[in-house]
Amino acid sequence: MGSESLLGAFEEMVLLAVARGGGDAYGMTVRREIEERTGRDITIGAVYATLERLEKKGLLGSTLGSGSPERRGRARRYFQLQPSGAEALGRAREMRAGMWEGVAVEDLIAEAEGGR
Amino acid sequence: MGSESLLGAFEEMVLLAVARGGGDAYGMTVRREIEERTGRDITIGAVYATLERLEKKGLLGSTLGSGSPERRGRARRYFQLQPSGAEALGRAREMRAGMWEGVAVEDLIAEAEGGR
DNA sequence: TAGAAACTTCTACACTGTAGAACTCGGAGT
DNA sequence: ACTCCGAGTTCTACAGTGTAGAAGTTTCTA
Repeated sequence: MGSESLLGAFEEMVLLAVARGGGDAYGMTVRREIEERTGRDITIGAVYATLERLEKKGLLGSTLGSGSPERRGRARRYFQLQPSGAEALGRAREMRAGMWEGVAVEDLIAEAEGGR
Repeated sequence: MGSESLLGAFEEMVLLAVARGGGDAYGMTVRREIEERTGRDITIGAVYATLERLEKKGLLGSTLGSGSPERRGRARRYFQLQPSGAEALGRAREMRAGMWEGVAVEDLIAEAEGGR
């Protein structure tokens, strides 16, 4: 009856980090991106678990890195935003915009502190 | 070791709906507010569960409606935004702003549809 | 005293968020 | 060849959030 299931807060961040990568995003860069832009530090496990869930829902796709990489270590898994993922981001943003419309944080703090 | 635990997507909406009420928000109005502003329809159980969790975390406070209400039915429970709730909202908004910075949804859709 | 109205509470389960340990793969050193 | 190291990914497990619907409380009205 309702609309599509909503995006979680962290899911949205991961999706955005992948979108920014333009097709070259993989686990480690997603983590770095989020840490730099939000100031929080997150664990790599949280990132991969979320990437996998988003892929299962069809919002992201992934491809394994080249067969003969020039770097050492395990092959990277690159993630790409799918059209449905881009739409989900747009919907999430719109809903939030509606909720925040006309609200100013400073006023909220003043209201919460004063007896109201 | 990271910062404070982040607000969930729905928690943020509930907090905002309460903030809008300016001290006169209760379960039913919170639900109505969210439904009108986002277009989704949500169940009342989801609202109360979230209100309670937010109160337990100290982001909201509540008081029971007057002892002799002029209306029939059970007494309302009014919720008020606490200072820590207002701050949590501010932080959530800032983090998201950082993630969205410079991103346009139309571009994301184009990117996701095109071969990139 | 029964029913309806206006709310809140309870129960139960699926999904999201988080942490950290374990594992894989390839190059470098010896 | 054998072992170590670095760069990544995968696994396991659990707490927290999201969702639904049924049940309960309180007061007014007939």
